[in-house]
Amino acid sequence: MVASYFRQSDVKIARVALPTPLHQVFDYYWPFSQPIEPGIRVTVPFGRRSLVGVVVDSCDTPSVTPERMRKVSRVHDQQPLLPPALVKLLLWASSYYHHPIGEVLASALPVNLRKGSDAVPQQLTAYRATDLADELALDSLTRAPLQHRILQRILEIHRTDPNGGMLPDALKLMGSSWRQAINQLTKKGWVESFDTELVSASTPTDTVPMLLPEQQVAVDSIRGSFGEFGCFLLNGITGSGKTEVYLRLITEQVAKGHQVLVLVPEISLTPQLLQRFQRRIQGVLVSLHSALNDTERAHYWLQAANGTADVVIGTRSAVFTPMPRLGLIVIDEEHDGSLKQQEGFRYHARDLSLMRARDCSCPVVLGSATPSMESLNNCAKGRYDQLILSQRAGDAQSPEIGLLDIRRRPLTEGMSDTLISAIGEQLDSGGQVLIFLNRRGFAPTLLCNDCGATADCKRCDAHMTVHATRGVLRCHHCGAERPVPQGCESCGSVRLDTRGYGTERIEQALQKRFPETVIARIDRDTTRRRGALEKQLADATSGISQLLVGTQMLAKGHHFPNVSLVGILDVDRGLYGTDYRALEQMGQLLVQVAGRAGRAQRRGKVLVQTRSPDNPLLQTLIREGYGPFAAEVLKDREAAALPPYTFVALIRAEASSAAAPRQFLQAIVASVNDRPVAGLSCFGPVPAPIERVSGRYRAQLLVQANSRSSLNRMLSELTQRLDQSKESRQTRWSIDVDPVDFF
DNA sequence: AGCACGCCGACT
DNA sequence: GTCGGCGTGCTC
Repeated sequence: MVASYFRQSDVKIARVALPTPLHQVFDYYWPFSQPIEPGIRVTVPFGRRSLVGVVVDSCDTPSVTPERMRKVSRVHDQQPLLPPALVKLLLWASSYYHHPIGEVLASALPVNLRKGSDAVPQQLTAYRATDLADELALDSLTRAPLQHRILQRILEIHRTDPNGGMLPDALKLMGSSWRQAINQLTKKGWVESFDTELVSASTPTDTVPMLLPEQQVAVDSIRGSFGEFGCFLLNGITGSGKTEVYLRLITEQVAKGHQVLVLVPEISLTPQLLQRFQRRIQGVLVSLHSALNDTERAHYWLQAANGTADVVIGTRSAVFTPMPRLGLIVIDEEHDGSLKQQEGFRYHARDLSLMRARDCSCPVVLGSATPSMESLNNCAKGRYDQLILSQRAGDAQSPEIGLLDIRRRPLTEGMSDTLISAIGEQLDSGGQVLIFLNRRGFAPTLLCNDCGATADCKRCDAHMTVHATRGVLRCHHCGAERPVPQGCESCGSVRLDTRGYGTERIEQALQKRFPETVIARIDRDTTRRRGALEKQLADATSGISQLLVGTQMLAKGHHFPNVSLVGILDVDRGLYGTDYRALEQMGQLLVQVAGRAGRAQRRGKVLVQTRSPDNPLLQTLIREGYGPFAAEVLKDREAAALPPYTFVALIRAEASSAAAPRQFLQAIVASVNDRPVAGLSCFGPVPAPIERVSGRYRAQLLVQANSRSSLNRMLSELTQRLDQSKESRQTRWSIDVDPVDFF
């Protein structure tokens, strides 16, 4: 055939994204008969090494001279591992967040697959009940609580599905020494292991509760959008039954053969939540959480990708899981900051899920009791539909919130007498008390009474936090540790004092005041060990711990049915925060913490200690609730030309000298000023709130624009220029589009 | 980011 | 005399 002689497509060129920090793709000859398809993984020679990358495109004319081109050395997939729509989404994300394309593609794949392993689910070892296991066996385990919990769960599974078993990742969530417990149970002959490739489908056992009228309206509205794109903000107060709305919608879509993606904050992805889903959903449910190892992660990811899994419930990164029959996306706690990745590829899972839903024509449900300003604004602009759940399910009443003015009041270990006596009253009457303080450790500072010197971190511009139980000073920024010194490190005086309060100190003070009470402290320090958080939460739920002292962790999604009093110790820091998001976060936190109170029969009480009881925003929040508070915050944002009314990006720079990052950012400002863009301005550079961390100096520059497109254009030009220039050698830089944190 | 090349100080 | 410090350049 003559035609084929002319056909350019005889020379096949694949455009490959490679895991390097370069904002570009690389072209390679394709010496195979298999067609070039986006989403296929390949191994290619790159410089002196060989890398696994992902094909994003094919082309006829290479972007470099043909002599420089090399050949793809190996193809890993017959079929695209990432479906075309997902590749498209990732390319878009790379250009939106201005993050190198190869790293974006890599972050969408589980580690094993990123390294080139076969895209076939591996067999996993699971555990199931034997015929010998029964209620009697269970009763004999009173002295081995973990074994008891595990056997109970395994029996429960056995009842619904005789072939079903428990996989290591589910066991891991039950307690850190699960392997020991399983070995014991195996030895006793009650449990046996088997290899499996399939996760068994769960069968619903829970009865389906009646919906409240508002829930019914929500379900009906969202159902009306099945099969087309739509975004719904499910704005429901704590206890109003948002999860029930999700469950109805999920059940319905799964029954119709669709897959559903559910994103939740890391902290709320607990065995309790998974079990609640399992007890209601008829189908295969997999979860992608941080306790998975690489094999397990790849396994579940592939089961979602090949359509075996009907429901994927995961954290942020699960937004990239391929799901061929995706019919609904649910984002729970959509205001939660953990949906935004805080390093490297700084994407927002909520925003990406919207793009995804648009691509595959399915609705997105954003649920929260305290919606983000962005989402509320999108509702006001008519881009999202707002569905309000204002009634609490059951007889629970909303708590009574009181402000405790602590100006000129004697405080005992940071707590007012009123608060302490309220705690005492509640404990006496059998109630459970929750004390919230957003600072872990014993005290944030160690101060010398003679020379005034503080114990500071050697590598960071920060005080060391005193951790009394372990007898160490710890830097919360770089993790450095040293023993608490006997004398002052600068003058030798032994008159050292701790300043300020952390959860450890509050716990100790309360234990001293209420010696009979069982206190649990829940913060990153006490829950670091795998399974520790689960145990603490179990003790709190069952009522073993009567008094809970903790940080943010306490505020997020766990219910403690017995809590009748919540004390919040340090609300003021949010009122005078350094960045514009601090206020929004304070409001969300306060409402979330308050939501922990009074979920059962008795009306709960919330006491908030403050030195600014007259602050109008705090007043609005307390008296009128989150909605009016958010309206005020939005008004302020609009007046100050801040997001969501403008669009911002933060450019961070970091180097081993203090001057380099500032000069680097100053040069960017100068280049912007050279060719001014209407409606685009730079604020800074300024040193980061903590300038030196781990011995490196950091500075940042805020770029603000009144249109998304002008911001995006400016950042595109910038990345292109910086990629080539060598000033980016010594200074490490990164771009954070729509930042949520400013340090 | 890797990885190599390249040119100057303290070691067997 | 070499081992190795990290500056600079390149990756289809």
